[in-house]
Amino acid sequence: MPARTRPLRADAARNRDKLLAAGTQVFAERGLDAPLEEVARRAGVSIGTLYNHFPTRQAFLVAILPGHLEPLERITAAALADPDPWTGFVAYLDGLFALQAADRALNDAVARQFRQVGDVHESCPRGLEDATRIIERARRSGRLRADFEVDDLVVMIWAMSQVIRESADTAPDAWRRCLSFFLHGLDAGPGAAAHNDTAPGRPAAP
Amino acid sequence: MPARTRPLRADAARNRDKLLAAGTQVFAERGLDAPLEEVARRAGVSIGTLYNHFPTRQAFLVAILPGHLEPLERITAAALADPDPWTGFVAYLDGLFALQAADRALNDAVARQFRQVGDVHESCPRGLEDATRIIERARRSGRLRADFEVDDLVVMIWAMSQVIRESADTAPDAWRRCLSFFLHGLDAGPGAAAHNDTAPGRPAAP
DNA sequence: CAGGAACTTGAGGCGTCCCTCAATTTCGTA
DNA sequence: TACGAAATTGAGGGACGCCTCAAGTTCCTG
Repeated sequence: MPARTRPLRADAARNRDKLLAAGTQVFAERGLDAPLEEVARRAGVSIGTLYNHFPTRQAFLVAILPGHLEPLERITAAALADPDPWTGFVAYLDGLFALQAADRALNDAVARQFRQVGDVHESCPRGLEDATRIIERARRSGRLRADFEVDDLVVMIWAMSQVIRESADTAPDAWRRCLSFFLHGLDAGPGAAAHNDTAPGRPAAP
Repeated sequence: MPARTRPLRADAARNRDKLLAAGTQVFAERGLDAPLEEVARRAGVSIGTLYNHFPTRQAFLVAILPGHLEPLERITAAALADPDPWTGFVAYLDGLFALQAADRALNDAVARQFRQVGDVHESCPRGLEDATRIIERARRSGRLRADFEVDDLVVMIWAMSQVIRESADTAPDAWRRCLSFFLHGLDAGPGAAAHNDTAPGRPAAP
C-alpha cells in the first residue's frame, strides 16, 4: 500500500471528510445498500466527487466500516475480560445485537459477513477469532452447551439481524425477547435444560 | 365479487393458466420480488398480457399464493390433530420451516406477513388463528413455556426466514440446527430447563 | 498573480424493473 | 367465411440507481 505521493489538496481533503461523515450517517440509517447519490447529496457534494475519492462502493465501505465496527470491538474486549465466561458470552450477544439495532450499517455488515462486504477489514477475521474465544470460554465453563460453535453464532446473527430489521420501526426491542428464548436454549445449566438431545447436523459453513 | 359476465376466451384462459404456472415456479425460485417480466417470458407470453390478466402485482400474488399456502394448511391441520400438543407444536414448526426452505415464495409470504402481501387471502388471519391454537395447546400441556405467544412465533418466523435465505445455497439444512437450539429454549420440561427467569418485554406487536 | 495541476461538476449513458396503450392478431359466432 | 369483440403484443415512457467523462472551477506554487 504505497503512501499517497502527494498530500490531498485542501478542498479535496475537506470533501473527503464530508463524504465519510455523510456516509456514516446515511449507512447507519438506511443500511449498506443506501444509494450513493444520497450520500453525496448529504455531503453537499456531487456524485462525481464521491466516485473520484472512492472508485467503488466497496472502497467507500472499506473506508467507513471500521468506524461502525469499533464499538463492537470494545464490547468484544469487555466480554473477554469478564471473569464469568457465561456472563461474558451473554453480554457479548446482548451488546452485539444492541449495536446492530442502533446501526443498520453494522447490522448489514455483520449479517452479510464476508459475502458482500468482502475483505472489508482485518477486523472481520479478527472478530470471528474473538467470537470463537468467547464461545470457547463459555463452553469450557460448562454453562454453554457443548455443541455450540462459532458457525452457529453466524447463523444466529443472520436470524437476529432480520428480527432487528423487521421490528426496527414498530418494536425496536423485540430482539431482546427473542434473544432470551434463544439463550435459554443455549444454557446448559446449572438448573438449566437437562435434555440429552444434541443439535442435528453440522453447523452451517457459510 | 361479481362473477365474470362472460367466460374467458379460449386463448385467454390458456394464457392465464400459463401465467399462473410460470408465476408459481418463478416465485418459488426467486421469491415474491421476482421480476414479472421473467414470469411472462417463462409463460411464453408478453408482459402486456400479464398485466392484462392481473392489473397489479398484488392481484397476481392473490391469485397465486393460495397454492403456496395450501401445503402449510395441511401441516397445520396435522399439528392440531396430534394427540401430543408439544409434538404437534414441534411438528408444526418443523413442517413450516421445511416448506419455507423449499419455496421462497412461501418464505417471503409468511415472513412479510400482512405488511407487503397485504390482505392476500383469508388464510392469513386463519393461519394465525390456527397457530394460536397450536401454541395454546402446547402451553396448556405444560411443555411449552408459559410466556410464549403467537407474536413470538411471528418473530421466530422473521428470524428463520433469514436463516433459510442466507443458507439456501450453501447449507440448506442449517435452519434445522438453529431450530433445535430455539426449541430447546422453549421447552419447559420435563427434564428441561428449570430456569425461573421470564422473557423480557412484551411480544412484538407487528 | 499567472499558469498548470488538482479537483469538481452534473448531464447523460447504461441497466433494471415498473406499467401503459395504440396497433395488430386471434377467436367465436352469425 | 367474414365481422366485431376479445386478447395480445412490444415498444416506450417513467423511476431509480449505477458509474463516466468532458468541461469548468479551484487551489497552490513559482
